[in-house]
Amino acid sequence: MAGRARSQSPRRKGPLVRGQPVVRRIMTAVLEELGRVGYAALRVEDVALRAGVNKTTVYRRWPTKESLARAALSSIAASHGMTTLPDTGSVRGDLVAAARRFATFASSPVGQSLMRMMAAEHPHSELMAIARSMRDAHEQGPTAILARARDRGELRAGVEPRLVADVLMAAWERCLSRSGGIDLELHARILDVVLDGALAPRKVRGRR
Amino acid sequence: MAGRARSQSPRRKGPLVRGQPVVRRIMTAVLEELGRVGYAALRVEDVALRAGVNKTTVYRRWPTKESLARAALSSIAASHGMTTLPDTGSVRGDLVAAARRFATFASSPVGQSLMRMMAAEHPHSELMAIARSMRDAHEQGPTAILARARDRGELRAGVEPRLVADVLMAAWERCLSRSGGIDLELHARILDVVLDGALAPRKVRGRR
DNA sequence: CTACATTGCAACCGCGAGTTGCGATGAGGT
DNA sequence: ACCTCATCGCAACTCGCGGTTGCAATGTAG
Repeated sequence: MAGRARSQSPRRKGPLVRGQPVVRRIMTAVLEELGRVGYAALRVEDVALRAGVNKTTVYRRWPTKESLARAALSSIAASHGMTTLPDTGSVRGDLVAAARRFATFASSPVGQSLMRMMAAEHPHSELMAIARSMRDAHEQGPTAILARARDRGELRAGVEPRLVADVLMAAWERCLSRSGGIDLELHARILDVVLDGALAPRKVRGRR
Repeated sequence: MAGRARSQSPRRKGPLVRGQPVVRRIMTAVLEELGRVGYAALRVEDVALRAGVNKTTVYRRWPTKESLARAALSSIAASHGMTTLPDTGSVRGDLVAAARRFATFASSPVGQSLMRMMAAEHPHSELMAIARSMRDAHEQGPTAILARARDRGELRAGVEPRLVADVLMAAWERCLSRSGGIDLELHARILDVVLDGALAPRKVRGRR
């Protein structure tokens, strides 16, 4: 009950975007907006505006705002497929490289918005599932590096690669969410602590 | 233009709550709702309903939903003042105690909702400021424990208490946000890694 | 040139945040 | 007991945004 006599507006914007290009432009726009204002303040109309597309067109492909955000995140997940493992010769060097790789991603607008969503919704939200899977994907790198080191006998007995990778990633994530920026020197110091431990080398230390 | 002839409804709820009790009931209601549905899905009307108070009354004291949530979080921050430091005799024992204390708080509804907000909004949001301050407050415990250990010479040279505490808290936070529950045994293993390090004791590294 | 799929457009619904005007209530002072 | 004033309940309202709808306009395949 809305259609009225069109006053024949011959069109403002360029020659009308269609098909696959529309998808690309919308996905890009979503990621940009997501990095700019976060998920909660994400407005579909702004996304459409930035993509040079009408709001209706967005809703025709993604029925809800959540599905829209999910699609955008998935699209970036695909393009960020884990490349080959760094191999600098030492465990420390490999992990420093992994840290650099992670920091690069996490400081990008996309990474920012992703991290922001991590604890935003309910822990069992659908939105969380993909975010979590991406985090796990990024954790594969450090885990693999440490597993390789364990196989070479370079790890302390009983130490699980997965656990150590978890601790490292957690610390990196936190220093990112705290300052927003990336401090590779700080990452290195965290790495030193986790690898070498905090306790002074002593005689009969109670533990171990 | 809204007042109409009151059909003299003699009142439904109890004898009308007033003054300071209203504040308490609203704060409690906010925390409960916050733990139930999170900040994004928080509805002021539901808060009012749960507090047995009218929506208008809520808005009269806190002009926006954000200020309401902030007030509730602040109120809980005050009541969770850091008590005395644990003193079990060993650094490890103290930190285990600190972990238990933190886990207790973080697994409560209030703690849950707080952690959920940590990355929800913009890193420079006002809502973040208080959440961050609470996190820092909880970090004071481990930091103090480690500082005490450093003064006794139990820490490796060059290791900063603050940094180690940061790593520990980050790891704890993460394993909480991952599973939702608390696994003290897992906390202990994380503690072992951070204190003793991951690398195997080798020649050059005068370990143990 | 015709048929079909896609997009633009404008109006519309629903819901929750935030506002307003007034009546109703209760506590303290006389 | 009575008056006063601050506080609260209530209902109706505005506004912004998520999501929907019906049709005109446009581009493309055949």
